Amino acid sequence: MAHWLMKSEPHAYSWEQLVEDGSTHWDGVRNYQARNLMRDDMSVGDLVLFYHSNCKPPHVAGVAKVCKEAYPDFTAQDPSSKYFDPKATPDNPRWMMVDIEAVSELEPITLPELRTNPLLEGMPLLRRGQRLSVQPVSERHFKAVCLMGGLSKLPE
DNA sequence: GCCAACGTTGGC
DNA sequence: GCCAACGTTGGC
Repeated sequence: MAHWLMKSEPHAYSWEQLVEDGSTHWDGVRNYQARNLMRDDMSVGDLVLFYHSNCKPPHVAGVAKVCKEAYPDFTAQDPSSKYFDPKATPDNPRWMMVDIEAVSELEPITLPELRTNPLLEGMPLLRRGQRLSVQPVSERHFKAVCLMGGLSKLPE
């Protein structure tokens, strides 16, 4: 099983919203590297750190789980969507999404706090200029973040 | 609001 | 295929 981190701006879609919804389509990813990770490497049951970006301070807000493997992101073919991509067609949907569900709330762990934990050295999120909205996380790093957020053991 | 660090586009 | 121009992300 793999582990991941997925970013969302809380005003666009927040952890609280995911808890309320139970699960959601992770639509709007328009970066090939992130798409390929979702399409090729994500499996149902993988755990996800839900990260709030572009807010003060940025933080990890909870743990989610992949509950549906990658399938075409239909918003790319919807002209009324802000994620519309004229190059996406039924034959070549171009963009993919997964579904995730809320698993466990965490005490928010801020980016500065993450940076102070020596166990997280080398975590991609902490690299300068890291913009990828879907990132792999090692199991070791994943566990360390969960501990910081008050989880004594990893969710099933 | 600034700007570094990208990724994408398109002329050539 | 190169690369300059441009757009976006996201921390600060």
